[in-house]
Amino acid sequence: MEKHFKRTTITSALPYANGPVHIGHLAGVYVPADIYARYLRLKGRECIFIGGSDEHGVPVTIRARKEGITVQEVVDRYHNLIKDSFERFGISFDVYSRTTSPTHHKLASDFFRKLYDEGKFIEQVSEQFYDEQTGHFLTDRNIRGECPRCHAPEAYGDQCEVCGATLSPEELINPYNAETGNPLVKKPTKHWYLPLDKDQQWLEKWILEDHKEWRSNVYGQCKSWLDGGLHPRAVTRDLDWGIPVPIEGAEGKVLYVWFDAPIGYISNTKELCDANPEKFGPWEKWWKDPETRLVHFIGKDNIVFHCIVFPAMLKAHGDYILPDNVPSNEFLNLEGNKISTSKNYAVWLNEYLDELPGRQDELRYVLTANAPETKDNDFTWDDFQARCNNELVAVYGNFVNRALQLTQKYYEGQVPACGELNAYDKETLAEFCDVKARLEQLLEGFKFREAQKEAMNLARIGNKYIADCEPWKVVKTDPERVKTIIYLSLQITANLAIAFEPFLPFSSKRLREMIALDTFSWEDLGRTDILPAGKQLPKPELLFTKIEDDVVAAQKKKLEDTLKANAEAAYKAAPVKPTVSFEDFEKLDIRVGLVKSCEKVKKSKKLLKFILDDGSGKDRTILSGIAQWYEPERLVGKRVLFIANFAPRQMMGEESQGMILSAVNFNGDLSVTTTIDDVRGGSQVG
RNA sequence: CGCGGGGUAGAGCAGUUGGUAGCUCGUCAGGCUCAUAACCUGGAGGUCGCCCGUUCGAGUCGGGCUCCCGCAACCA
Repeated sequence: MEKHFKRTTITSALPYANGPVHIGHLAGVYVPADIYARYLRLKGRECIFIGGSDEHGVPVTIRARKEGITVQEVVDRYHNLIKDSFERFGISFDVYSRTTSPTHHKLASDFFRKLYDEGKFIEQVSEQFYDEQTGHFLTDRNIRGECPRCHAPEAYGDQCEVCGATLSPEELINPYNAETGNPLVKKPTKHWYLPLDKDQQWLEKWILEDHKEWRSNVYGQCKSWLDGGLHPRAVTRDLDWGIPVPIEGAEGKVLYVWFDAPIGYISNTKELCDANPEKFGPWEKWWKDPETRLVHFIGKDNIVFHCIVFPAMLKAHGDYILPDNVPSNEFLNLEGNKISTSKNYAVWLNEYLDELPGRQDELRYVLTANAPETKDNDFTWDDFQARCNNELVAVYGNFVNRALQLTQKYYEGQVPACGELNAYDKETLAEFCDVKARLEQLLEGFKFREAQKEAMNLARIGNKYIADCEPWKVVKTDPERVKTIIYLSLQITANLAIAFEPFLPFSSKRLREMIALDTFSWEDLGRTDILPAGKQLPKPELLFTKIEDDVVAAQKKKLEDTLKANAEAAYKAAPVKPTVSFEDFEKLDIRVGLVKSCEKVKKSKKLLKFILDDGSGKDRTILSGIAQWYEPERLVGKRVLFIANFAPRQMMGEESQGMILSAVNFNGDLSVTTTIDDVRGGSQVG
């Protein structure tokens, strides 16, 4: 379905203002979006590139309470930090605003109000858990209580992490506020829902039939949601941080973040256009003109919001265009582990910029070369070093240096005149002439990894050309011929500067300075007369320098250290529970059991099946969710502590007759408790 | 059996409509010496996660199994 668009609106997922940006965000969203934006601008196409911080929602309020500062201070700090890092990294947003801006509050409010007035929402009152002391309703994840299945004391409102059961808050025994520990009561509250079920039909046609070209991860995720049938989704929340619901009687309620955040793209566009009307025109043309192409760059966790919920909102509003494509990347891992903001395990952009100054393009290159376009990929510092040194330095930088050094050596830095082309020259030119077409095809198809490789291929062609032509030999016998060789090598160099501009803007700029190329455009790509004969070039310098071992070693060590330090810091002994009487304690019959056998339970990730000698003469079977931490063989012959009079229960089709005691370490690891001395099975503990 | 994506040389990835399995890095050998010990050429290295089926022919199509990641649960 080839459509012709006049202009393009590019959005990139709004980073959440509760922490700095890390390489996962960059690889997933901002680097590809920036490449695309730079490419379109270089082509002279009309486009805007929208970014901004998402500053509403629950996590920022939690962070503020933890640090003892105001929510505003939290979002200010991270908004400024993120904005500054993006600028230094060369992410070329046309606007980077925030969802706490007055423009956004008004626009999001009006958006909601219009849908409300036109009866696009469903109103529904439901019973929610409420903390009377803090005056807050709680989300599922912030409610804890006793698990109805395994009776672990700290199950979450959505899941018990001990037995793995999927729960709803209603099932928990004695629910309490995870943060404050206060008991909870049920209280009715009214909310507004977007009836997505009514959008089912057109969404199915729009995505499944009209957008088969979307990436398979995006298309598949959407199909799965559509196949499962869409349900109404709440668009409001009981919170005091956010955009107030603009309806009378809705005090204390705000717009749900996923409702307000995508509208932020529109608000930020409006801010941009209002500030530069002569350059960008009215904001509406970027969002309401069917000749505008809307493209959302996001990570895979955001697919459903951008492909189903937000389009449904836009459609309900009526005036807006829908996204034409939603290129979504998978996730980037770091040294084999998941990147995690909460666990502080990441390479933070602001720290990278400080610690490896002037190395923006190196990171951009590696993140694109290893971009998780089709599946999760791994970032390692060794790979970073290898790619920088073996590809950027050895292939690209070295070719440029060869061409420029030879020009200095033979012609005092003047571009020589081109003589007659021989067959080999023509063959080489033929190879690099269609680089432009291939690059365009790949970039338009959002295949940035492949596209960058294609640009790098230009440098490979150049290296091969110089090596095959051997100008350092030919100069002794046929100096005229050498002029042509160097001339063509310089033209390839100029082409490199253009081809790499979207990917590596910093080094492209330096390279253009080295070859005194003031004006250029994408259309020059493939030309062999970009640098005119006789042009004087300045003294060359190195385009890239090597990444030394100690730099990489320091980064690796830092990661390991922060990982350890944060795990230790996160540890805090839980407060002691209320006093119990001796009689209460006596009710528990804790005993020693000798492990006769232990094996994994089939089809289960977490469960181990123990057969214990409990001194009764009969075997006792106990299932325990510790498979993650123990090889079953290691436990055979050990003495473990278990609760003997625990009510038996069924798990994975087996009956478990008791509970094996283990200690939970600060990092969540389990350690089965055992006795030091050889005590007989069945001995009582007390 | 909740849903989606993925499993292809030592590492990272491509493989378009089924027809001799490719690329980058690493590795080994050779060449070159203008260049940041860089560059060029060639070689070795794969039962395409496992099993069954369709077909003259399967990495590719269908079925079953298995492992990793994500979503549902506000980290891209």
